[in-house]
Amino acid sequence: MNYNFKEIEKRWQQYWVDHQTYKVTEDSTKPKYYVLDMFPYPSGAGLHVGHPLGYIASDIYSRYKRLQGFNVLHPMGYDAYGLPAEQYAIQTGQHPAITTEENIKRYREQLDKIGFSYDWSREVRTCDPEYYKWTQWAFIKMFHSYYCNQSRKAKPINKLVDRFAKQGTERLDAACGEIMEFTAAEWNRKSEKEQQEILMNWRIAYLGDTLVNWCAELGTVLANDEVSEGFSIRGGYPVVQKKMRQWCLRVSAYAERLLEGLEEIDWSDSLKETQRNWIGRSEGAVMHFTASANITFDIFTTRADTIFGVTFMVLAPESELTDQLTTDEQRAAVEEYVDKSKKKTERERMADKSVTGVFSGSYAAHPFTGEALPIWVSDYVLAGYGTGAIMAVPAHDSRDYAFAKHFNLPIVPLIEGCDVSEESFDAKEGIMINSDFLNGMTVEEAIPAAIDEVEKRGVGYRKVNYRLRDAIFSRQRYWGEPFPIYYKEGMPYTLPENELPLELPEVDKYLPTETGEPPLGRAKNWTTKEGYPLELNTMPGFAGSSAYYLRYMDPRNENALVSENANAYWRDVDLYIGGTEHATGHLVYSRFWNKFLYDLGVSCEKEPFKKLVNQGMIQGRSNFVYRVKGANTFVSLNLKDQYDVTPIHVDVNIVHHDVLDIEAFRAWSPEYKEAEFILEDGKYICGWAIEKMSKSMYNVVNPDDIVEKYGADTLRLYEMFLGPLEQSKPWDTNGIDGVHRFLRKTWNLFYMNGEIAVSDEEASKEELKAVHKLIKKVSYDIEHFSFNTSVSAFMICVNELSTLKCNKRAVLSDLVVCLAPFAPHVAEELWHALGNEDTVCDADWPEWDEEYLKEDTFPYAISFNGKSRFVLEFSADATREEIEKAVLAHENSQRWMDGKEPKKVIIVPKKIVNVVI
RNA sequence: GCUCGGAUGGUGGAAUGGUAGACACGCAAGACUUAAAAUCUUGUGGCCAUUAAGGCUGUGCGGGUUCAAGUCCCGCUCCGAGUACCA
Repeated sequence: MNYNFKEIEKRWQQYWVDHQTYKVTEDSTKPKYYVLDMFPYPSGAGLHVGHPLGYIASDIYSRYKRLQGFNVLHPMGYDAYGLPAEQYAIQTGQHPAITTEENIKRYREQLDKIGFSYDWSREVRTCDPEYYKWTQWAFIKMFHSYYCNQSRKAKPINKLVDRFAKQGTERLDAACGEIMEFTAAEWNRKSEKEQQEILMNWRIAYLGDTLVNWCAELGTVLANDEVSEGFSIRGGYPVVQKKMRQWCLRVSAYAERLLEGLEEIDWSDSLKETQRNWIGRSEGAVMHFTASANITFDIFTTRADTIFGVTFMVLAPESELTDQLTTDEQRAAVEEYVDKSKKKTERERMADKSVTGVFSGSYAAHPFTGEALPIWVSDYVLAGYGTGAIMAVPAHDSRDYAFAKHFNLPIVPLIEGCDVSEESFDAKEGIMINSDFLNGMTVEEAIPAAIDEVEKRGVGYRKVNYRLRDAIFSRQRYWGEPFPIYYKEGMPYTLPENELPLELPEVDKYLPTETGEPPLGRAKNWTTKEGYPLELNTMPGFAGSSAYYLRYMDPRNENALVSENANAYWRDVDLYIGGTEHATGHLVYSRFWNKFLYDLGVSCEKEPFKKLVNQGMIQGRSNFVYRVKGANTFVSLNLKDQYDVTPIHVDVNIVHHDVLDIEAFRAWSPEYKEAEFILEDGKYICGWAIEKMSKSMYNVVNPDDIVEKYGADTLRLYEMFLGPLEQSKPWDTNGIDGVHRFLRKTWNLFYMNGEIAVSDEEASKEELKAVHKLIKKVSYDIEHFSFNTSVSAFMICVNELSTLKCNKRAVLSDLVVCLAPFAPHVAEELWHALGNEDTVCDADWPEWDEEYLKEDTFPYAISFNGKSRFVLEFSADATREEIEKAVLAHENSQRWMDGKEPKKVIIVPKKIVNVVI
């Protein structure tokens, strides 16, 4: 029997389905292990060879853990709501549910061919009403919660209402939008509508007037992580700032806990750092300034020590203060400036580094000296960070410096010996001068001293500020979760929980209405039973992916997101594998969502993902042919310099080892039917380049084609063999033969002339050594996600066993079990060929015995002053003295020492002898 | 600008401070074959020597620590990723 991978893989995949091999249930007799992949968005293009990389790694790990006796939860599902399906629907009129369903089917077929050990009975889809019921449920909970800073957790909003009725806002410490103060009497006098409006300031899910990233081409707002450099990540359309009333999640309330949580999880340093930067904690002070018209405003600074160097103030153009503080004489100029900066897109603002600004006409009093400081307006100050206003210290901030130089404002240096004639001195070091009571202190001492004084004089307070903003949660789109919200007298109310899910209605078109309302405005009878209008926005992409890992624990539960039992058993994700692109989006929202559910007692762990591994991107490797200009002639790579040529992308599937299949090329496009070729050595050699894998570059490799040609086991091994998991690397099919050859060699250890030929004789020492070396190496490598080197270890082992002509059952049995996580189909087949009745999944991961790994003799590298010169063999039990004596007596040593006495001889247990001369 | 990675043969990549280049691709030579494919064997960093034995050199660049550095420290160059008027 030959290695017939097609037949084997088909048969075993069917067997696993028939026997529900990978179905898991809670089992208190076994330790749990939860391995999760970031579930895919099922796009129309299907999977390319880069997508399964992380899935293969997590599958290997899951299978390994199962063999070690863990009860492994390894589920898969689909992040099914998304823009591409909706845009396709707009173009074609096809319902996004239909295209999504088709794409999911295609994904599933592709995934099934690779032989993953998913428990498909737990599949979830974010667009399934039974699933998004719980997304809506969580939203309702957030609507009815506020965040208490004192107990550092979310609490029911009713408690806040009770408190307002009894004591107003007195001594309240809760996360809120703007600082509000009122008494119980004032609260009780307010109308229902007014009270509801006020509560928005504290709800965790709230309606807020915020500056949003508006993308006109997509017709919707976007979250910060959906925008990069002023363009939308999906589609690459320009994004502008706009003020709109939108649903928001008070993620900022959890900033400190999100930061602290990073300490206890096993993620890469770079990913943690990215999250820390995104949260952006900075310690400083808020200071009150009083402007000429008796208006007080606040600024935030991290450099309270530089208070005596303030020579002017700056407001953000979008800030409400700008309007209030502009004098009549300056109004025209300020309005013109504000208008101009509003029209700029985010992108233009960033590209334009020139200094602009306008004087507001007002002055603010210096809180210590009373000096009048001119108030300017400039777009280098952002409305969305801090208070939207700053105190400018040109001597010690480069942006303030540039502004001061441009508008000729005074610059007062505050640090001894610093030179501010050419540039500002931004470093936080040196001795303070020109600073009244701070003089003589170091900057380090002066910062807290200044804040203490500010607090003592009552002109401000200590404050920790975060860059992390609340998440904008409304999208003006069709294909997303509807909000479980209706409106009464213009105020939002939640639907009762027993009316969930609120299903997405049908619409005639997937476009905004004529009056500019979101697509749900087209839905008929989009009201409650009582006739109240329902919310027209839908939720963003990250809504459905924020708690899916919890749902997998108990996916068919109709009464809860997850039952207490299931959650108490599975707890959290032990290993999460996915791409870095979610570092500031999904992985922040998901952690926030989990912390909120933790406060509610729904999730029993503070952090959802204990360990996280980022797999690298697989890039495409494009091939080129070189067309002679003005002719239908193509010249081979190394001859192209002799001609005037244009490089043209050629489909990588008709190129093998950079040699073009000329007949396939002629058939590829009618244009090339009559093409002529200038060959070298009778071959046409193509050029190549590493580019993103995409259709337009003709470099997409479909895993189906690889499975067809080499089998799933080869694909799995080869994807791992390509290089370290976390590293980005180009796909290059060229090396795949070696891996395929390895599987055939493995097969040939079991079969002789088509017959199974396994011996029950006792294995020799060398045979045992070869396989125990493998067990040790592979165990270590899997634990460390070093799958590429474990594939090498298999090759070495099989080569050794072939050389030894080993066919001993004990040895082959261990080999098969080790191979099972990597190449499950062939492992199952061989496991049965060895006469086992159960599946290889039921086997135990073998343990290695150091006894077999011991060597009788060791080669010692003999070095002179660190340079290796020759190698000597010593027996394992040779003593230091024996080795030293033998080395020094050796004729080669005499040569290298050249008559000199050795100063010392260093013998390292790692088989190095270094003679210092 | 800041933060974090990375740089090793023709290629992908191995190396708890201890014989650099494992393993694989490719290439070359040979065996089998009428022939090709497949398979197997051998060789393969560079330079010098080759009748040998061997020698020199070598992990982006320049220094340092060490008996010993691809690995640790200091200073550069280049490449990649993330982030950015964050006060």
